[in-house]
Amino acid sequence: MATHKKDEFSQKEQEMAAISKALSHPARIAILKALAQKNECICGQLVEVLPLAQSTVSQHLKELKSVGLITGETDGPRSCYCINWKTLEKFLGDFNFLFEKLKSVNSKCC
Amino acid sequence: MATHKKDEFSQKEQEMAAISKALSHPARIAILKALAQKNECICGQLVEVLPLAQSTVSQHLKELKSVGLITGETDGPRSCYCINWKTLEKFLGDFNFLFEKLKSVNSKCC
DNA sequence: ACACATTATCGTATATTTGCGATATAAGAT
DNA sequence: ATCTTATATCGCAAATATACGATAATGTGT
Repeated sequence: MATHKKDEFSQKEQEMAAISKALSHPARIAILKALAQKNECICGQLVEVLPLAQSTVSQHLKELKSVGLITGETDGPRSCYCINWKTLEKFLGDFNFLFEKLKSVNSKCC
Repeated sequence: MATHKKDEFSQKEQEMAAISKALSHPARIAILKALAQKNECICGQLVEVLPLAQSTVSQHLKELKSVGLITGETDGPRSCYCINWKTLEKFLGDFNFLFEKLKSVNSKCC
């Protein structure tokens, strides 16, 4: 039975997993890449870059937004999405912290 | 129709997504954390730390291993898992590279 | 007010993930 | 050889994710 046990893990573990999950699809990586390269809000045009239907892209954007990896506003027929640098930095920082100890002594292992 | 379109993305995008996916479950984060803290091979004992059945833990280990985040050997009733620092470093490096540009000019955005 | 263009949401089919118990496997101990 | 112990694999049920078309929502222009 797949009663998910995610709640039995620590807050931080869940958080890191949630952000990783948002990053776990090539389309979402591609979206972030596009946003990073443009280095400014993308107002549309995302659908044309991706090999996916508009509704699917919208879903992916929603997921990225829900974990705070991007910010986005829609103003009628216009949209403005851009990377939330703060979340990304925190995420990378969490990983670096997690493996800090390992980094310094990474020879003890097999 | 959920015919997955992952193949239509670049190699790098798929690779980053695959590793993110491996990290997208709190149990797997917890496993990496345990391995990092011990800073050496863990020969068993992982099941006792996690709120999951043995078979489930084994599956999670398999997933981490399949993307190269950990290395593992089983020798009869004994196992030896440890973090593959190389993969982890590459992963974090890929992200840093992806957002390098953004990092330097992250004020242009909303 | 009306049509237009762009984005979001809903409904739904299919695929994948999660979790466990049961069973298999494999080395060490008696 | 048999028993014990630790790990892996199989089979299945339930939950999630993926993708799309259809439709709704929301400003803009006429």
